[in-house]
Amino acid sequence: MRRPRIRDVADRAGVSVSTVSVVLNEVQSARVAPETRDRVRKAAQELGYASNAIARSLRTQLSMTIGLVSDEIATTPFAGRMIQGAQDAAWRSGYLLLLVNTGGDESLERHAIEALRQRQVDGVIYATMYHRHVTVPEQLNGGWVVFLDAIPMGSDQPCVVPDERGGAFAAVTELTRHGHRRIGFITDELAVPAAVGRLNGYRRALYESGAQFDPNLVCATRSDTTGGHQAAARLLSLPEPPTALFCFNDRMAMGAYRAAAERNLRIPQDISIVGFDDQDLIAPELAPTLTTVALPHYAMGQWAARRLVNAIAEAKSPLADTAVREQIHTMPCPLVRRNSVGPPSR
Amino acid sequence: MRRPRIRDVADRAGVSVSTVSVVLNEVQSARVAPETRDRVRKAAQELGYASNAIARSLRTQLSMTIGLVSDEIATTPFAGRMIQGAQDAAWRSGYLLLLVNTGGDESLERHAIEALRQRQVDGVIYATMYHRHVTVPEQLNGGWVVFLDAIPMGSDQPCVVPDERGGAFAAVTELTRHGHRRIGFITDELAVPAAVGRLNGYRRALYESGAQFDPNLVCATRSDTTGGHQAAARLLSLPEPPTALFCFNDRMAMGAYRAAAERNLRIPQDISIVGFDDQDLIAPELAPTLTTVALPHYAMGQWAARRLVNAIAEAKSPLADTAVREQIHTMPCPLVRRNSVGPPSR
DNA sequence: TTTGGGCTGCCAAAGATTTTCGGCAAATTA
DNA sequence: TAATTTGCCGAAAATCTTTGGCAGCCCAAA
Repeated sequence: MRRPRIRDVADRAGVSVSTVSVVLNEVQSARVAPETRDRVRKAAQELGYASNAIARSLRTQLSMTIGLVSDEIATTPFAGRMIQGAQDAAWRSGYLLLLVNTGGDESLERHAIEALRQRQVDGVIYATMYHRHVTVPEQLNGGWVVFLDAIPMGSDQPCVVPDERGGAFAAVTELTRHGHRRIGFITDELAVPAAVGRLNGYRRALYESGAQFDPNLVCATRSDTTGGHQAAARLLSLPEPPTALFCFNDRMAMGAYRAAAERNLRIPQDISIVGFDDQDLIAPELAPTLTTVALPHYAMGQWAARRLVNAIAEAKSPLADTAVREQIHTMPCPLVRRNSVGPPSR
Repeated sequence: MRRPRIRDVADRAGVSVSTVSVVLNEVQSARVAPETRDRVRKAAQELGYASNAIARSLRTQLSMTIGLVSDEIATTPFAGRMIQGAQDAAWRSGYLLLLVNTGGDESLERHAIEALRQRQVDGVIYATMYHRHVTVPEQLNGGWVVFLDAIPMGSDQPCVVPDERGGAFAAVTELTRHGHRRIGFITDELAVPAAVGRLNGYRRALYESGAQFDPNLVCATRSDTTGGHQAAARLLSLPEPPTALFCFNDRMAMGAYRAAAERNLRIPQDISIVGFDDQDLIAPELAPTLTTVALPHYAMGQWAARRLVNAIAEAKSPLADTAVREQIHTMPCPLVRRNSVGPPSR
C-alpha cells in the first residue's frame, strides 16, 4: 500500500487538490468554509496523509534542511554536543540536519559541500573540532553559512566561538578570590586561539586582583595528561612554588593531580587546581572533583543554527529589516565549582 | 545569479534537455554521438552545473538519504563514532545522513520519524546510546530499518550489537593466560544486555581455563567511578582477595585503581585490572594505562549503514536474490592490551 | 526506387506539491 | 433591478529531472 498523496485526500474529502493544500497549510489569504476545512482534515487524518517534502521543496524552493559539515566533530567527546545543540535549534524551526563529516580531507570536503548544494540545503554550518581559524571553502561563498567553533579567515561571515578569555578570567579569579597570589598556568605549547585567549584571561585576572604576573609560572607543553604531569612537577619544584595551578584543560589537570599526589600534596588543602573543558569523564570523576570551566558546546551549536535560520528567514521576507549584529559571537564559558579549590596553605 | 538548470546546459550545448540528462547520467541504453557528449559536458562544466537532487528525487522516487534517529547518541562520548561509521559507509554509496535526536522523548520521536518519512528517506537507522532492547516505533514498520546498538523486541528487523560475551571472554582469558585464577568481576547492578553478556563471557573464560567460578567474587553496583571504587574495596578486603579484577567499564576500573592505590597495591605487580569500553579519556590516560576491551562503535555504525543500503538496493532491483542473513549481527569487541595486566603476585 | 535498419537526438509525460488566477454563486449595495 | 462585492473552490502553471517512445536521417540492400 503506497503512501497517500494529496490527490487521495482531495478525492476522499470531495474537494480539489488545491483546497486540501490551502487547508493543510493554513493559508490565511484564501478562505474556505469551516466545514470544508473539517472534512479535509478528517480525510487527511483517516488516510494518514503526510505531505511529500520533496515535492514541496521543489515547488517552494526551500528544502527546510541545513547542512552540517565538520572535520572530525562526531568523533570527539564533547563535540557531539555541538551537533545536538544545532539539531535541537534547527528542529524547533522545522529544519533537519544533513550531516557530513570530512575527517579534514580537503577533496572530500569539496565533494561533501557539493553534495549538500545539490540537495538544495538552505544553509550550511561549518564546524571544527576545536576552536581555530579556517579558510573558507570556495563553494561556500554563494549561500548562507555560519561557522561553529571556527573563525573564517578573511571573511565577514558569522561565527561563534567560546569566550576563552572570559573563561580563563573566571577560573583565575576564583583562585585569587580564595587568596591565591602565586598561580601557575599550565598551557598548550601551540599558539591556538584557546591558548592565547586563556593566557590573556589569566593575566587580566591577576592584574585585577593586584597579583604579579610572573613568566616563570607559565609553562607551555603538550596538552595531555603527561604534559600536565611534567609541567606541574616542574612548577611545584620551583624554589617558591605556586599555591594554585590553572590548567589549559582537564587532561592536563589530571596530570597535575598526579604530580601533586607524588609530592604528597593534598588538594585543595595544600594546592588548588582548576581545569578547563569540564570533560564528562574527568572533571566530576577525579578525587577530589575538579573545579573547571565549561565549554559551551551545546549553546554554540544552538546559536549557530538559530543564526542561520534567522538569516534564511530574513532573506526570504525582504521587508524584515536585517538586524545589525556582530560577526564573531563569543559564548560565555561558565565556571563549574567543585572541590579542587581552597585557600592557600600557610 | 541563480543556479544553472539543466535547461541552461541544454541551451548552451544546443541540444535538448533530455539529451543532457542522458549524457550526464551516462545512461547506457540511449546512445548519443561522442562529440555531442563532449559538447554537453563542456557546457555543464562551464556553467558549473550541478543537478538538482530534489527534482531528481521526485522523479526517481529515491532520495538517496537515510535517516538516523537516536535517543541521546550525539551527546555521549564514543557514540559519536557510531554516527561517523554510519556516515562514512553511507557516503561511500552516495547516501547522506539526516540526523534526528530525540533525547528519549516518545512524542518527539514520533514527530521526528514522521519528519523523516515526509522527507522520503530511503531507510532509517535507529540507534540507542547503549546496547539495549527497544520497542519498535509503529511508523517504522513500513520502510527499511536497521537497529544500531539496539535489539528490536518482537521483530525480525536487522540489528547490530557488540559481542559483549566475546569481549568479556577475551578480557578474562587475558587474565587467566597470565596465570590468574581468582578474578573478581565488578559489574553493573542493572540487568542490561551488556551485563549479562559480559557475565557469561567471564564464566566461560573461567571455565575454559579450569578456574573455579566463585559468586563471592562478582560484585554488582552502580556503574560509575565510585561504584567501582566501593566494589573493588570490598573485593580486596575479602579474606582471600582476587589477584585480578575485571571491570564492567573503564569508569569502574578507574575506581578500582583508586581502591588499589589506597591499599598500596601496585598495578600490575600486585593486582591486575582490565576494563571495558576503551574510553578515550580514561584507558590510555590512567597510570598505568588500562588494558581494556574496545566497543566497536565505528564498525557497528558502518555495518548498519551498509546493511541498510544493501536492503534498499535489493528492493529496487527485483532480480537480485536477497541473501539469507542473520538478523542479530554481533560485532567483535577487540581486546586492547596496555599495561595494567601482569602475572599474579606470589 | 523502395524498404529496412541503425544511429542520434527530441518530445512529452510523469513525479507531488504549491500558488496564482479566474470563475461562479450568493449576498449586499445603489 | 442592476451592479458590485464577497466567499469559496477549481484549473493550470510552475518547480526540475528522468525516461520511454518516437522521429528524423543516412546508408545499404533488394
